Amino acid sequence: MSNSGESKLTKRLAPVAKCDCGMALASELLLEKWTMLIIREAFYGVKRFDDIREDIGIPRSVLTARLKHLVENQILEKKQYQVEGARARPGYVLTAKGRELSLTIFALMQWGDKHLKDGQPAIALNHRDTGVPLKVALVEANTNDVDLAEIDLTVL
Amino acid sequence: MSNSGESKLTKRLAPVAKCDCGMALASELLLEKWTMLIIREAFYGVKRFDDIREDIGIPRSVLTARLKHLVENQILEKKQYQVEGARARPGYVLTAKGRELSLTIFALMQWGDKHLKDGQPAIALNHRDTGVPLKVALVEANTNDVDLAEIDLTVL
DNA sequence: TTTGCTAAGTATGATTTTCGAACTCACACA
DNA sequence: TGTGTGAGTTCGAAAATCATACTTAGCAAA
Repeated sequence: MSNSGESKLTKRLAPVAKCDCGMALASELLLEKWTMLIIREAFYGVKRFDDIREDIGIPRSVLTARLKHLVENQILEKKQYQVEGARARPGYVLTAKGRELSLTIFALMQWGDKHLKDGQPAIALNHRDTGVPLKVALVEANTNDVDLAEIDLTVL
Repeated sequence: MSNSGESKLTKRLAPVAKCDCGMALASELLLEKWTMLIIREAFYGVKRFDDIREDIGIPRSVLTARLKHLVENQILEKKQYQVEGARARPGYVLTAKGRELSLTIFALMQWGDKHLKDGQPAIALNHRDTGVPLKVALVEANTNDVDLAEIDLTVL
């Protein structure tokens, strides 16, 4: 991923500009302020309204609106959950559609860690069984990739 | 990437929540309305103010603000450019830092195409030389990935 | 040297969103 | 009956967005 200035890419692409490659739609749905952070929370397994709110510092009313929007669009699912000995509470968990945003999220983390901090990642992604470190990358389509369920996340 | 409901992941992660993995920073910088679409335009090689504006439909004053912000943060670089027989104009092009957002962008496209449209991608990514189709994926860190300069984008 | 054209911005006032603080409501437990 | 907790709702002030109109700079033909 090192390509200085004018690549063949840049030259050939101008006509592509207006084509809607699904990204404009995704952008409308996902790239409002707070939304990606909410989804990241869901990734981390944070389910509860007040926990999400405290973790990311979003105002209540905005969180309410965002959650509603994400549920309507099947990124999150609202389901009651029960912690031992506490009463049932509404919780928000990722749907399959939502879980597939992991790539986008990890790509964003990877970039942010590299360019917006010291360069050191704050979270390590490893294969759960083998321990091999993982990364998001552009590869040939038939390369076999790691399933979300096989990831081990560690805070550094 | 198929993992239904409660994975080990979800259970182990709760404590990670507040840790700042660079994504919060990235989110602040990149996930304002319009910003990713502007970067996508830059990817496509669209350099000019009015072209960007028309392609994505952003108001002038907002585009001015976003470009300024992106230049200040070294995602874009403002440089004059000259088309044969026309006069020099300011143009906006990606820096190396900006170019590395390609993964995030492609991941977003991939997701959007799959879930927000018919499922058909609107743009194909292929290796420039071999023609092999490409994808964004989570892989072992030592897997060798495809350089941006070796990509061939085709509108379908 | 004036007039006209093109493209990159600025300015501005109306509209929409966000923000934060206070309030409500349902439920459990004592 | 009262107290606490957690998930929202309400609401007015502040900030951001939007559309439209205006300005500015460079060049070229008249």
